[in-house]
Amino acid sequence: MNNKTLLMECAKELFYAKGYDAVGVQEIVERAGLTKPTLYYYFGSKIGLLKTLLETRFERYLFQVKEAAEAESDIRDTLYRLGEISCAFYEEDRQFYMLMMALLYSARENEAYQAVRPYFVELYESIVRAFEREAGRLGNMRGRQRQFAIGFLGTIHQYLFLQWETDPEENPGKISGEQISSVVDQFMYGIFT
Amino acid sequence: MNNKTLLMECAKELFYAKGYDAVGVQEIVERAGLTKPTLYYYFGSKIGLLKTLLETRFERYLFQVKEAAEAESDIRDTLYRLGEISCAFYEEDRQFYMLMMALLYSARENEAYQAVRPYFVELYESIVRAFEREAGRLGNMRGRQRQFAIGFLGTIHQYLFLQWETDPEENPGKISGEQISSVVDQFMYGIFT
DNA sequence: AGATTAATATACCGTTCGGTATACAAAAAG
DNA sequence: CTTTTTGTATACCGAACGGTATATTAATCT
Repeated sequence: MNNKTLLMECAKELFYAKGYDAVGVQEIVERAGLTKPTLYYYFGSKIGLLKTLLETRFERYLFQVKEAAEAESDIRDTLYRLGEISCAFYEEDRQFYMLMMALLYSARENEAYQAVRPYFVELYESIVRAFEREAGRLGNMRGRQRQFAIGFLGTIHQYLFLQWETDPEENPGKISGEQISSVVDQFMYGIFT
Repeated sequence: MNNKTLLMECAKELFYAKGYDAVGVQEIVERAGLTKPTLYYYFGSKIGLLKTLLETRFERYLFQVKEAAEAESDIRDTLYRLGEISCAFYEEDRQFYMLMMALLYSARENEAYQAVRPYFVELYESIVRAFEREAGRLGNMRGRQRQFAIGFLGTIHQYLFLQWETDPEENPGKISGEQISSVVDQFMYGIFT
């Protein structure tokens, strides 16, 4: 692993464990066995490091989500696919997933929140569009597509958070397709009745 | 408002807006028009201020939750009552509610997280007990009471978060009993099928 | 009235913060 | 074989951090 990647990895671990604001630049470079100018050489600033981390880790997930959300398939299939992608993203690096969520729920004025926000806005908007297409076919959503998008994302996250709490550090059990189906069904029951 | 209360109010606003770590003691006392030794006189430390804030604001909510969770009524009624109490708590001070949630989702090693944790553990455990009593009557929960408790709390929060996003700053619409019912029903459908 | 306590301020402590000027080594390019 | 570029380190910056020693004012008690 090169030093740039190493710095991002160390930063991720510390940001996850202690929170973005509570971690000093000094602490990151010490964990990596490097010095501050090296970090500033690659990232320019502490927030630049976080932004690069988001870019390299979140963008692929976002791409997959957009692909699934824009597919012209049945809403249930679309939601199932979105659940699948999100679980895979969680399983790939649970620390990173939990870091994203912590940042998402942090204060609006915080610069770390402002760094993650655009990604979640994009995520959310592509899911809104999926519901809008569905409304075009069924026409009974009463303009609640935005609420459904937040609700769906929230349901998935709630499920993964529960996984996380249940299964804290040791070897995580793979989430089955059956489990994803049941989460999607539960959500759809709440929406379409 | 006395200076002690004033300091807590200013701290709450700042913690909500910028996050616990990002707010300096200096900033809090400046907003209150006071000086640092006054804050240290009342609270001993920055974390002491947060703890006092939690004590004075969270404890009443927690008491109501315990009362409702321990009532010997039907599980649906219990959950409805819990939903009602939580919505009231949210409506009483939405900033404080969102601050609690941000702290709950923040990093485990963070001292602010460790300050809120005991309250949420208690909250969660009293709800677990409610499900356990229900299992004693129905006997079909397969030891998933803890999951149901997190799931229920998560569902309520998801709903309130959605309210918050929909209705950001202006005069908030009161949440109706009908809305609470539908959230509880949605949750119960997911559980008891 | 005098003594005591509660509440607040001035001015400072050492530490850590994010960030940088400068130098130097290694590697790539000419 | 120079020259340039890339990567890394030493040593430092001013500002802000959480916290405190001490003094002073205002209220309470005896």
